[in-house]
Amino acid sequence: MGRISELEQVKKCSTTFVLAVNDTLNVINGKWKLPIIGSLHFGKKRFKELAREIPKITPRMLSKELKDLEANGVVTRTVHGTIPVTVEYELTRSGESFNEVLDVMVKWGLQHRKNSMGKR
Amino acid sequence: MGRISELEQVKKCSTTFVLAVNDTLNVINGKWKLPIIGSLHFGKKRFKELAREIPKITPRMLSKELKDLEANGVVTRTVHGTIPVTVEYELTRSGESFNEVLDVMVKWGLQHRKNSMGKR
DNA sequence: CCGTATCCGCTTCGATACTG
DNA sequence: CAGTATCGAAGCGGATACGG
Repeated sequence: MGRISELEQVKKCSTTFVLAVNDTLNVINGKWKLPIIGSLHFGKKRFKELAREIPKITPRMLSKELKDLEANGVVTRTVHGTIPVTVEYELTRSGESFNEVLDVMVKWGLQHRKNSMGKR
Repeated sequence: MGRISELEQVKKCSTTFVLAVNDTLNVINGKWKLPIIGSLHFGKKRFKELAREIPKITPRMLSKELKDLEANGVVTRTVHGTIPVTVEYELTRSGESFNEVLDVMVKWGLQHRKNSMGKR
């Protein structure tokens, strides 16, 4: 394999990785996405249920964040009856597997606290 | 173990985890922290070197983000000579181990793209 | 070389009130 | 019930210029 194609390989790899990380960051972005995902991890929820379970969130924010998450393929939105309307939100498979990311974040955070013991 | 202490256990656990996740999020926050960490992963760097390697970053932002990272115990800052002043930034042990988090983020992002194939 | 200071636009988010 | 509309405060981040 020549030098140029090695470089091309590296470049391709880098941009792919950057894109992948960005996808992950998009799921994390904003104040409320993690709480929402956490809440949905216990099963599908209605709009109002989420609003009740997540302290201090306003309908405006809940609506916006749910739209983002849906656009990012992390939750699905299904409309049910008509009187009155009920809507259910549920994690996709990707959404469910997101706890793997969270686990590692928790793990790093805990280890980091140990490392920083007594240093500040 | 009674019900109340179980609840207390869960609560304690939750808040600890939330704190740990927040620590991790603080390392990710802002436009430039990940690029900086990525750059420092190849070894210690001077201020100007970082500025050169990270496209489009301004001194203001580089300075601010480095301060944040230092305050969070992810990088160390050491001042050297005097004529002219040189400053070196280096990852702490926590900073080095942060690639474990990044790896999982890449992994989830890639898997997520596979899952979303043809669905949008 | 290594930053800091100032100004300023843009986005984010909360509060509140309102619609289908 | 499930959202939307509007307003305003706060803060992030860019551009530029200057200080130790």
